[in-house]
Amino acid sequence: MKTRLKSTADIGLDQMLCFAVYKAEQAFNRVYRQALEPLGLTYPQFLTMRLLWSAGNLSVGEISERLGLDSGTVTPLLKRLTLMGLVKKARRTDDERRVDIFLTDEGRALEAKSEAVMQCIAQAIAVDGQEGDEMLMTINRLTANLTDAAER
Amino acid sequence: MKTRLKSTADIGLDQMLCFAVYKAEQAFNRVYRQALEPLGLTYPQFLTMRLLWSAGNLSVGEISERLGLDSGTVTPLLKRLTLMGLVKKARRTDDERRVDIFLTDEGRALEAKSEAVMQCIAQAIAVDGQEGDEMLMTINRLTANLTDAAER
DNA sequence: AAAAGATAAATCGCGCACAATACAATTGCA
DNA sequence: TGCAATTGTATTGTGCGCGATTTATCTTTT
Repeated sequence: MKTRLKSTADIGLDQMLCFAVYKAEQAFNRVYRQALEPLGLTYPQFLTMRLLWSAGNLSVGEISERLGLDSGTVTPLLKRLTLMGLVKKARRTDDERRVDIFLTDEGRALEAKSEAVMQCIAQAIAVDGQEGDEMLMTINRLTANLTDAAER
Repeated sequence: MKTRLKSTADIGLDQMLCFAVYKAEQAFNRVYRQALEPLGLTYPQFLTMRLLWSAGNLSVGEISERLGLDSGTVTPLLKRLTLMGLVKKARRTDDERRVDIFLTDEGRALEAKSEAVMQCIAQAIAVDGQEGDEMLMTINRLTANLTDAAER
């Protein structure tokens, strides 16, 4: 039988890079869901908290930008963190459009528990540092390409 | 100054593999959003249609399983595809618990437009086949590790 | 100094994702 | 045969994510 050129129509989901990333993201979500259960945080909430722990107070816009999220996503997320008593909002006095997000004592205290989470994740990833760094670069390059393409 | 051991607390978001995957998934979503606009499909809807195009009729459960999604996600998604007239549901006669999903003529016809989408995505990914395959394997291994860890 | 434009955050509507639950059909087993 | 456990799908509630719009504040222009 004649071998015909493979058209993109023949590519199954499992050969698609996008689907691999889709599943990887699902997998991270599931692992984090378990690991974060004792902290009472979701995965995006945890990312936000890590940002605040390492960078200190940030405005809503800075948080949006660093997480790559829209204000329509971040605003309600921060509202929930506020309700949990982990952060506080305060309008900036020199520019009243901006709203700064501060960690409360309780929010700062939660960082102690995050070490265990990170260990748990590192173990779940189960690749050594060297290889992990390579993965990181590879995936970042992919992201950069896609972002580039989306912007034209 | 003394160099101290790097604790996981010091790792910024940008050094975290999970965040890289998070952003890659965001990026794919944005590229697909643009590419799929002419088809009137979302990214998960497109994945579902590709599944049906290549595998033929499947039950709700089979679709859930292959996409790695819950019935609480898939059921409303299929309801929307049904409303668009792309698929039809039919209870299986030999086991009335099952619901088979069929492509309509319109649904089958839509495949013609999918080729352009795939080309567009391939171009956005911007890595050659060889390297893409390596990425695929790398990411799949990561996913396997995570899934493994989540299951114990 | 007033009008026009730009920017920051919040709000709304829609769709995805999952846990928990409900319910009906089927299977297994005593 | 009869009834309990299992299986397949749907429903509900909560949270994430984005586009579009709104409101308030700040900046620029004139």
